[in-house]
Amino acid sequence: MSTAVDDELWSAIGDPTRRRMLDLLIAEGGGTATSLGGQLPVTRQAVTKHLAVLDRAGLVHCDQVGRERRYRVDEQQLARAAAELADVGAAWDARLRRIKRIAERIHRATRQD
Amino acid sequence: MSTAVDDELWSAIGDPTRRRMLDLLIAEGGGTATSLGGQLPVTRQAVTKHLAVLDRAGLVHCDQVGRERRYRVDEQQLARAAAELADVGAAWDARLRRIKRIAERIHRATRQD
DNA sequence: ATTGACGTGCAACCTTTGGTTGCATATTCG
DNA sequence: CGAATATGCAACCAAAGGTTGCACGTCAAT
Repeated sequence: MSTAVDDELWSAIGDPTRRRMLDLLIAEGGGTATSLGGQLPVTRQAVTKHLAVLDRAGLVHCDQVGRERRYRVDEQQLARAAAELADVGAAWDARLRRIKRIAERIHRATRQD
Repeated sequence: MSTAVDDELWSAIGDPTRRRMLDLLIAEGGGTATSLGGQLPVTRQAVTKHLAVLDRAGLVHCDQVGRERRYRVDEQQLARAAAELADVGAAWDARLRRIKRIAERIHRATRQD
């Protein structure tokens, strides 16, 4: 079972600041460390580090435009991440549901009055 | 939109060790710091700290049984977490899909030959 | 072309968090 | 009682998220 989600991806999207960054990059179709820093409660330098993490995880790419380093999300990769995220939720849900069903069956079998 | 997921819950399930602990607790219907430590690549003390985090997030509860502190997952809460997890994935997917659609429409409108 | 403003990168430093070892304490069982 | 077991607590360590300060390219306007 082991969730099939590689931990690098999880640790990338596990951070709340990074999730907000992804949201902003999606909403605005890209951005720079400075532009993101202006919309987040952290400094530009912190944003830079997060962008590096997202880049290593393959969730964003950047290209130099003059003095700017413009980042954009890799839609393919983020879609994959979203799918795996949903999978984990679904897996937990399924296991809980199955346990509940078994518990009910035992309950019915036990009170055989 | 802001994902509706409170960050305490995310940071709780964002950690790979804690996810494995939840899996084990589900699979075995509960466990102790010692029993979990025996099945994980970390020490009992580390497990204890993780259990405290999960407890604060409301994902597990424990009751003292003799010298044991037996933990079990709160199925209601974990189900809620699973649902919200799936929601985030779905939200990203929807936004990406919408962006793609808009991009295609612009593309069609632009090459008006 | 020079100057000033802007976007970045880099280094030092702090705090939190995940993890460890070591030891003390309480409880169960033979 | 005494040994084994389950836990709690404290000190300590490394990595991650965050900050400040500074140096360096690049753009733009006089």
